[in-house]
Amino acid sequence: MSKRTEKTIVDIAEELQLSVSTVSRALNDHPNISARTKERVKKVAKKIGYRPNALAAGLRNNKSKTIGLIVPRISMFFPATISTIIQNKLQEFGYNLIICQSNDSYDQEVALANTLYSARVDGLVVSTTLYTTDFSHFDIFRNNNIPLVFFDRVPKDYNVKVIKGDDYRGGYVATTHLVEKGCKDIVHISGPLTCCLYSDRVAGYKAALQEHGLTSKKNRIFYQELTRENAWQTCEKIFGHQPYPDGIFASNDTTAITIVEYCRKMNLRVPEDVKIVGYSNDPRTEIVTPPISSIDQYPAMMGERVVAVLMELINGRQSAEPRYSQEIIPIQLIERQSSAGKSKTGKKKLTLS
Amino acid sequence: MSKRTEKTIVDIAEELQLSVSTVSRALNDHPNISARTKERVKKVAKKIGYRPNALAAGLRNNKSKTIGLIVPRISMFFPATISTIIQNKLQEFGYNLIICQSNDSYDQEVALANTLYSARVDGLVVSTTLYTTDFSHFDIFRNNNIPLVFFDRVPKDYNVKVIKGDDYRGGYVATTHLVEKGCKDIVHISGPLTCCLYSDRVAGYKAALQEHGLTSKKNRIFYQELTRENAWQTCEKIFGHQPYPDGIFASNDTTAITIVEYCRKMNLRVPEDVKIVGYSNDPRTEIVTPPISSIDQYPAMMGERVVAVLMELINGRQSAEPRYSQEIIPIQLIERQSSAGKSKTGKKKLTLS
DNA sequence: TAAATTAATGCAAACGTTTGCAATAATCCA
DNA sequence: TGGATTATTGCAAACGTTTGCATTAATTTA
Repeated sequence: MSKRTEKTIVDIAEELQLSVSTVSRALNDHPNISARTKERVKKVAKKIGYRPNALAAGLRNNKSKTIGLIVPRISMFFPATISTIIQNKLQEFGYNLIICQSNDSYDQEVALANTLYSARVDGLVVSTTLYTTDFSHFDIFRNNNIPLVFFDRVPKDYNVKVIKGDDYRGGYVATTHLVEKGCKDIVHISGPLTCCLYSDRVAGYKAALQEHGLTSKKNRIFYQELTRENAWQTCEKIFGHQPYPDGIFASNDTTAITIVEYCRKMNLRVPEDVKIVGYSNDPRTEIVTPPISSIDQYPAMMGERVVAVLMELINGRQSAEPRYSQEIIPIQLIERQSSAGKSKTGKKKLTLS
Repeated sequence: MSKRTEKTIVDIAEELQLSVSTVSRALNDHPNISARTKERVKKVAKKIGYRPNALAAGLRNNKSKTIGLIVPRISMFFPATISTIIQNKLQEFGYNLIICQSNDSYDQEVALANTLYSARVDGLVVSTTLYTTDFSHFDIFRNNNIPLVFFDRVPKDYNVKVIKGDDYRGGYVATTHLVEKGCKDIVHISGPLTCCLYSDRVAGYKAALQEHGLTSKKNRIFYQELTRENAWQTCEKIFGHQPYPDGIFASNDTTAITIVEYCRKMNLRVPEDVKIVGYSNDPRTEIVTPPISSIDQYPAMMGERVVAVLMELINGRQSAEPRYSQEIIPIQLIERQSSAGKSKTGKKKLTLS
């Protein structure tokens, strides 16, 4: 163990024949310290290469200037984008972000919540696992009044700050769009119902069908983890026998993209034979052929709201704030070729070779 | 400020009429403590909801069980994938990861290095900015023997542990591939030369050309930040006048994808009129039409190596280790339709409507 | 059974800050 | 000029752990 000769404020104090308290205050620009002293202190600090020890300060102040973030995966478009925003926004406020991935495992999520608590984060931001239905591992945060904000995949029946997309509306808008483009038999591929965001979208889907005089049939909704592999298998089920649907609303874009690929392989024409709408407006929907219609969730806005709420909670009069509130971020349908009607781009020929 | 009644080991000690030291040792499974005592301590700890304070422990031990990571952006495929691996691997070793993005800004990188030092991370992993040529902001880490590992975008002439892709070979293989498929006039779109990984690829490109009796012309290489917008503009330059190239080697996949889109719009056939190879094997290359050949960089392997080296450094006999070493992760060309020869899939018809 | 050995526990300092309060120095006002 | 005010600085405790060393308790051995 090589001796790590960390310079401390004590060293500065000695060099200048001052007390540590004045040095501390000088470095923090405390008003009681004379300009001259501040200058001298800072100069010496720089000279000897002093670096504040955030651990010590954190221990003393009972705050770490650090925020924890738990997401299922940072490699998926939506959480990745939000994490980026959160991290950059937080940086502006002088906060560090500890990003952790639960890998959609409940046990990992619990473990992470505990470590982050031990790290004494000043706040926690969470988008839960697909299967988290018990939220008691977040109780420590709630009970100790540590700011706690959930986004996107948020708890049901757990009193906390929540920022979510308008999933009901998303399901409704996507489905209505398909109906208006002429679809009569619309399949919905959903995520597991344990996750409220999917159940909301299903509800929207059903409402839209009903409103337009179509019936929603049980065997036209599929519940699954929305992976590439599952999407492919479900396609095989769907198109394994007649009648084929003329519209598919997929609850994420990975699924929508896979469906398009499947259709291409099977010589099913998109959008002529079957129209497709995805969810999240992943940039990939734009580069695939044909480009896929999708529901944009305004991730930037969501990320900014998360940070805003968090900062309010941290700086604010906590007593005044209700510990529970729900904020809904709007969605928007982005129409692309995969759900176009005949009259428009449907006829366009796109040929290779 | 609501009184946050944190339970400490002192509380446990009092409840059991023990000293704090025994409690501490009991919780850490120190061999000197009797099994009975350990049991009692842990039971009470659980009962009163004790949570260790990592800040205090960190201060005392001079270690935070935390690793810092600085990358340009976590929303780009390659760094995102590696970050995921690193974070998951590190979790296994009981380390937290503070992920920070420099947004490709040198100033932010400097600032982040400083904050992470202040946070007393036990190690730092970095993939630098495109424009970082001065690395002195990492000196604090080097001088204090804090494990420091660079990957992918690594420093030139700065003695540290480095894990990089085989960029020279990547450039060489990509170019050779195009030549072998019959290309005679190959454009290369590169990132800025300040980043050694791009200069290596350029070198590989030139070597391949030369070896096959082709000359590399200055006006056939473009240096730019590899964004969508720049790619489009460069396409306009390239195809603004004859002669058109018959092959393009792009140093990232965003650029390659944009070229494909440009070609489609301009009715240039890929791969018949122009063949394209990208870099990184971003999953997007697979879903675009036609799918794009690319150089796979084995991000998972790179991530694992990063953590392995880091752990060696942390646990290891530092004195024995050379503080400098370079490890090269292999690359592999993934052939897809965008660079296929005539004989193969080139004739395949892909029609919509 | 007493001495010697081993096992278990306790004391107190240390880690590097911050901060309430006390103390001193500088300035002001009449 | 001296008392009052204000501007600076210092003292010492506190934050919650860990750990070397000393101490006490339990066990073994002769």
